[in-house]
Amino acid sequence: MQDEDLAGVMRALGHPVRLSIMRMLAAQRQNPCCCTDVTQSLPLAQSTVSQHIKVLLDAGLIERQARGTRNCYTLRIERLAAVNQACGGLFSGLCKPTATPHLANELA
Amino acid sequence: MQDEDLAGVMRALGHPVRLSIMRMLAAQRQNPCCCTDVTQSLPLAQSTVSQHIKVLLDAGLIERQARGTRNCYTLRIERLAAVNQACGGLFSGLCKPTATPHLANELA
DNA sequence: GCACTATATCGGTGTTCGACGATTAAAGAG
DNA sequence: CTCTTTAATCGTCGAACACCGATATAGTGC
Repeated sequence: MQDEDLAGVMRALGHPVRLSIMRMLAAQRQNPCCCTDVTQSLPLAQSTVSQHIKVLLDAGLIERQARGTRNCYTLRIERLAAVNQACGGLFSGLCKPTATPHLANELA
Repeated sequence: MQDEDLAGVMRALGHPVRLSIMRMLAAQRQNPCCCTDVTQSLPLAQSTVSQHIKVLLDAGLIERQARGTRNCYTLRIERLAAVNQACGGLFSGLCKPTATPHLANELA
């Protein structure tokens, strides 16, 4: 995963409202939430929530499924797993005691 | 770790240049980098690099140590470990098959 | 076709970001 | 004390963000 992509995902997750939305979608995995559901649990206008959802969509973290008259959103688990791995790699790389470039390579 | 704090850290890390700076500081842990060192390895003005460093400082991810006429920066490892843990918790919470609120609590 | 619901998008506003050059501040060297 | 180095800060500018209300779009049911 490229730094550019990882940074983009981090920025997408770098807002408390969007973290809340992600957690809510995770909690309601069985019967996915639509935009109205999310809006009703947040003190924000519908248009604002829709924009936050778009940010998460653009970052590839969630996906939309048209379901009748409403759009349901679900987490993209494989993508999240990849991000998780990239984050783990980042932090372990940062925290490793002697992370000189060539050593970093052999451990990557 | 609160969502607000986690989101702040994510946003701080949500820029390719800042990821580069973090990796560079990790690689040069033995003899810490100063602002000039970082500037010389990036195609950016000194003031711009200084501002990126300030963002990382404000997020608590790095710390400054005055060393003679220059300021050296080092990673705050304990903090990074906490962030790593929070990220791991976030992603595992998101990816868990049935992450209802009370179950999420008992696993946190 | 018409009303209704759900939601994406548009336009506007105020704030923050990312970048720069220029200036200031502070420590060392002479 | 002055000169140099280092780096933080200031002022500016355009772009992006966060929020809102209002408008458009699209599917459902009649």
